[in-house]
Amino acid sequence: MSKPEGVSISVIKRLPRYYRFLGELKEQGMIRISSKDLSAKMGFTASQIRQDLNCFGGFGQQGYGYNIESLYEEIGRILGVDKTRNAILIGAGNLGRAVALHMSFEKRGFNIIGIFDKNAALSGQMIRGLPIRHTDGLYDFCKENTPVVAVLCIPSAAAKDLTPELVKLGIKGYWNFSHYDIASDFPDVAVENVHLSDSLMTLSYKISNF
Amino acid sequence: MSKPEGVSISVIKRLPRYYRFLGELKEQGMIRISSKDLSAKMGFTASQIRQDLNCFGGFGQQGYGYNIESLYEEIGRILGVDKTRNAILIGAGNLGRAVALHMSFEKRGFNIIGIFDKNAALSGQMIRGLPIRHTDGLYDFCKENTPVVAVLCIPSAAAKDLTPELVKLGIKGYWNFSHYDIASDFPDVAVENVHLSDSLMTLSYKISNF
DNA sequence: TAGATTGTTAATCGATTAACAATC
DNA sequence: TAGATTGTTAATCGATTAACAATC
Repeated sequence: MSKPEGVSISVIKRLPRYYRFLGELKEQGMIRISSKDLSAKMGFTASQIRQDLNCFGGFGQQGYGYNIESLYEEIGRILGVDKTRNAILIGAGNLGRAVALHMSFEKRGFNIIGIFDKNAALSGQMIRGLPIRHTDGLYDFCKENTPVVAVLCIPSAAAKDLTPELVKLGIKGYWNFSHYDIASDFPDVAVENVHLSDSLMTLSYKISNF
Repeated sequence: MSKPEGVSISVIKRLPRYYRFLGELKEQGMIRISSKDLSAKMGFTASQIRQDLNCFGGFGQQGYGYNIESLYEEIGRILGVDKTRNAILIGAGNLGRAVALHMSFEKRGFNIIGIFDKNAALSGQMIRGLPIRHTDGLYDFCKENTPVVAVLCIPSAAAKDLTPELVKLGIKGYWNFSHYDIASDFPDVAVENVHLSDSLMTLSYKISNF
């Protein structure tokens, strides 16, 4: 029930939100919910909720609604957050540090096993219980530990330089905070971009025009 | 030419990308570009580029294309990054610090004038040349300095508690890193959400299914 | 059984792409 | 002028919403 060939990116982007709301409802001890009630809480239409969920399977029951706990589990499985994938983080500047310290990687299916920075002065410093390693050691580290995900908290130019090597080393997923467009050079890896400055400019627009 | 009643959010979200690419082309010393050539570089269709730009005005010239410098300026104006809006940052944890230090607020129309945290132990510590202030001083600070934007690097619960006061104090724009849904409680302010954990889960999905 | 609510098909709406006349 | 390329209208495509029969 989670082999979804043609699920659109619009649907996928809503899944984390479902997961989050269902998690909260579960915490609150609720057992079941209808698409109608969920729509009121989440701000999607009931129709959209049913459509979205039915991309992956019939998780509900007529006349009853959805069981919160099992739907939560299902969506977690669809998202893959029940897996554990080894990941490395590259760039231990302000952003890299914050991402390393702030994100609950484990809750989302990731396990940070190495942190790298090209600034040798940082080498050995500890973040999150892990030593910062120099990027020179990346090759050996990957050969030994076979991480499959990289979190890129480095500038575009560095990302562009490094990515071909990372791809060669078998890194299949990229959480990319740079503006380097990985996907267009390497169409076969999974990329999720976080463009904070784009988001800030979008806010600027909204303030100007709303 | 930048009074756009019905420009869709899809178009708006692409503007920062145009701005970024045009900035690079300008740096490279290029003078003009056609929608066709720009489409090759950016990965949008030429048609979409022309449609998007024409939401705001006719910036091109038949038979010639677009002047890069002036289009860059125009889009900057549309985005409002030529303005300077006073902003406060709330939450000086890992994320707040990184955002304060990492983002070029000035280049995007913002000026950070105050940093706040409810943890009194941090008070007085300097970030970016600004002292961390205790949130108790928020009211007086806002009355005196009238910031119009808040960057929220605090947990949902804190955001939910604080936002009504911020709205009352005249804050009109919110760069929201929390999961608290400001827009549904306060439909009249501008909100741009950054949901990093949603993004990470989307990556998880992509890795599982691409 | 009757009421509720799903899963799913059909209708609508919006966004993207294609086409082309206008014009530099 | 001829060639290039826009601005804009029309066609297509995809996503959202509405409707309803199936069924718990």
